[in-house]
Amino acid sequence: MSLRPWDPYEQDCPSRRLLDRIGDRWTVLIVVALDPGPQRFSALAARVGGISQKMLTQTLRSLERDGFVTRTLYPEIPPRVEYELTTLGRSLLGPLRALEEWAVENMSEVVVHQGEYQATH
Amino acid sequence: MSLRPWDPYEQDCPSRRLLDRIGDRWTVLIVVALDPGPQRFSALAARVGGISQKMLTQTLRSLERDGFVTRTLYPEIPPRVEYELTTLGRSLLGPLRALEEWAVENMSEVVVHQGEYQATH
DNA sequence: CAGGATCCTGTCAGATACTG
DNA sequence: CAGTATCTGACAGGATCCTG
Repeated sequence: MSLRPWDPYEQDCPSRRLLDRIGDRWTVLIVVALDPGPQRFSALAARVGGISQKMLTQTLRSLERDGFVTRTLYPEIPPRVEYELTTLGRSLLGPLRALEEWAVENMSEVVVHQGEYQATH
Repeated sequence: MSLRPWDPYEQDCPSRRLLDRIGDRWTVLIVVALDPGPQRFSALAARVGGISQKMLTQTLRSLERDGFVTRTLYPEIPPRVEYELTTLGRSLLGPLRALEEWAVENMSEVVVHQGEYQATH
């Protein structure tokens, strides 16, 4: 029973791999934070509020490894490091913005449902 | 420094709340699995390969709580339960399909980058 | 400044057994 | 069939201290 060449029901399909890759708390937020342009480590930490230094480093490393982000070290004193989206990384912004728009338009309704559910359970 | 009414840099914005809600391993996969129409518990378990019964139950409960899914119990013997996307749930399919298309088109490139990174580090 | 290393903790998530 | 309950290991992720 094969439906499409890459059906999300298959465990090893692109959709699953993407979810495994960006389906964590921080990756998406960092990609969006890099939208306006290159950012320094400390600037990113400030934009993505609530992230620990460790998680920021870790997530940036895997984003770099997967080709979403480039890391540029300027050997000055004190050292400066800038992170920037690659073409691949920027291409992901489109779908992410669609999700963002959905959130802005619909998340209030989710809260309403949560309240109703609370009332009846 | 307020940029837009709901900036993802803010910790309490719709985007963050959505990510907190669907940013786990299973939620998105279950929503997509419900795309074709109402599904029974066991059918869902089969489609979403690799999910444990516990996680399926848990994720369905929160999807129901948030108004993405309805749960209908048919008091037969043996009992039958069907899960179906609500209008809200179906509205999420659009943005998700955009992500799916991105994955199909670009995930192979991610794998290439992973290989290159491995080679240089 | 941008992290590396270490320790510590909660939560996620699987396995198993039981029930209406 | 479609769950619930309980136990358990694994790991995500925070706090803290240290360095080129």
